Amino acid sequence: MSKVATRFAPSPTGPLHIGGVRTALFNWLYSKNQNGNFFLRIEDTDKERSKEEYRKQIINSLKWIGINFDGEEYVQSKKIEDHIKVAHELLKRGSAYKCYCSPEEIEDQKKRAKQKKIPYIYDRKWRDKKETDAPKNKKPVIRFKSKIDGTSILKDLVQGDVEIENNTIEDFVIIRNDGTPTYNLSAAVDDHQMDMTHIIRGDDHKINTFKQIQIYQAMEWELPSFAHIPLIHTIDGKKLSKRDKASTLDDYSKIGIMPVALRNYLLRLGWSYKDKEIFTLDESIKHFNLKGIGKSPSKLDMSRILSMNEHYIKNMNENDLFDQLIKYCNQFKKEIKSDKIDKIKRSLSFLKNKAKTLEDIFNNGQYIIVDEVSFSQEDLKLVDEKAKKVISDFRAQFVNIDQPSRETLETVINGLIKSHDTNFKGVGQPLRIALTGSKFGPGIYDIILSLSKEEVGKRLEAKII
RNA sequence: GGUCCCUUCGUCUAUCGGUUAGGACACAUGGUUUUCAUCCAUGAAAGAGGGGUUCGAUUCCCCUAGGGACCGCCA
Repeated sequence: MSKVATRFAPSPTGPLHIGGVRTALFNWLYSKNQNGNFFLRIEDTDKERSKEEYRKQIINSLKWIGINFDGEEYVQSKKIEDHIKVAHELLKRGSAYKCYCSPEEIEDQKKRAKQKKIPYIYDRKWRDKKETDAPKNKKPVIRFKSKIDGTSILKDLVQGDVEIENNTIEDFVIIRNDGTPTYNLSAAVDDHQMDMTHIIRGDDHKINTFKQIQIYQAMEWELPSFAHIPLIHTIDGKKLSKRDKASTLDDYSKIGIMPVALRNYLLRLGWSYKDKEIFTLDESIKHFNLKGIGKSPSKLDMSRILSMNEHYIKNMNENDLFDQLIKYCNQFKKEIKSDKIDKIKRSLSFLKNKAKTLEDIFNNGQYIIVDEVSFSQEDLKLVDEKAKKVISDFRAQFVNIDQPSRETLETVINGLIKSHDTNFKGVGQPLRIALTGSKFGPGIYDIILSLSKEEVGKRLEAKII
C-alpha cells in the first residue's frame, strides 16, 4: 500500500473561508495521522478571476492556523500541457470527442429546457459524428464520452455507497474552444500525477467525483479513495460562501480569536472523538480519522468559537498568550509603548480573566495603555463630593507608601472605609473610576499595583477631583 | 424540475438493538465575590412523522415531510 497522500486544492479567486480551512485541516490531519503527506495545489486555471493576492492570502491563512504543506506548492496552471496531453489521449482512446456546438446554441437549449421544466443535459449531438462532418471555421470543445447505461457506485469513505444513474452525467467539456482544460480534467490529471491516495473534499464536489472517476477509468489509472465531507452552513442553513460575513479567517483573527482555538473549533465541527472537546495538536493528529466525520451539515456557532477561545486564553501558558497578544495588537490595534508592555505582561493574569478574545484583553488593559484617562459623563456622576474626598484622602496616604503592596493598600483602604463610614464599594468605586475611567474593571488592588506609583498619584489628582 | 445527500436538546455532538438518551456551548436560577467578570452548584432542553423487522428500536429497512448540495466552455 502506497504512502497516504492528501491535498487541499483551493482556487485563488477569493479569500479562503473557514469551510475551506476545515477541509484543509481534515486533509492535513488525516495525512499526518497516517504518516503520510499533505500537499497544497493552487487551482489557478481561471485566469480571469485568479489573483495573486488571494494566493498569498490562502497560504497565509493556512500558515496562521498551523497547517503546513509538504514540499513545494503545486501550481495547476503550470501543468496545463499535461492536461491537454491527456485530453488528446482520451480522444485517441475514443473516450472523448470534439463537439462543434457553439456556446450560444448550448445556452439556447438550456433556456428551453428550463422553460419546459425538464432537466437539461447536453444532447450528445457530436458524440458519434464523423470528423468529416466538422464545420471548417468553428473551434470545437472536447467533451468526455460519459457512460450512458447502467449505474455507478462511489464507495465514499464518509457517506458510504452512493449510487447514481450514469445517464444523469452529461458529456462534460474537458477542453474549451480556446484549447484550455477545464476543472474536471485538470483535477483528475493532477490528482493522478501527484499520486493522491485520498481525496477529501466538500460534499458539493460529489458530482465532479463521478466525472473524474470516469477519466481515471478511461486512462486506466489506479483510483484514489474519496471522502465527501458535509458542508458548513450559515446560521440560516445555507452553504457558507466567501461573501458571508464572518466567513474568512481574517474576520476571526481581527477580533482576537487565536489560531489554536479556531483550529480546535473547526476540528470538532462535523467531527468527533467520543466526548472529547479540547484537543492539543498532537491529540488531534493522534485521534483524527474519517470514521468520526458526521454525515450531516453543521452550522457555524459564534458563541462556541468565542468560548473555545476563552478556554485557551485561560488555560494556555501565559508567556505564549502574551506573545499572541502583542502580535495581535501590533497587527490590528496600535502598537503598545514599551514602558506599558511590561505592565501589561505583569497584569495579564487578571486582565485575561474576563476576556473571550485578545481584543477583550486589549480593552481590559486600556487603562494601562492610555496616557490620559477619559471619563464618561455617566461615570463622573458617580463621583460626588463624598467620593472626591475619599479619593483625595486615599491619595494623601498613598503617596507616603514606599512600596505599595496588597497588604499596605488593604490597610489604607480599610482605614478609609472606617473613617468615611462607608463600605468597600464606597471607596473602591471612586478609585476605580479615577484610575481607569470606568466603574467596571479588575479588582482595585490589581489596578493600583499594575500602574506605577507615579502614575497612580498623577491620575488621582486629575481633573475630576 | 432532475439527480444525490442529510434529519438526536437552540447549537456542536455521544450512543457500534436493551441507557433514567450522555457531554460541551448557549440559556435560566442559586451560591462565592470588591464593581463587571470568573468560579461552583442546580435546572430546563432532543430521537421529524408514519409504517415495518425484532422479545425489544434513536440505532436496521421502507414511505412521507422538511432541509441541503449539484445541475457552467467556474473551480
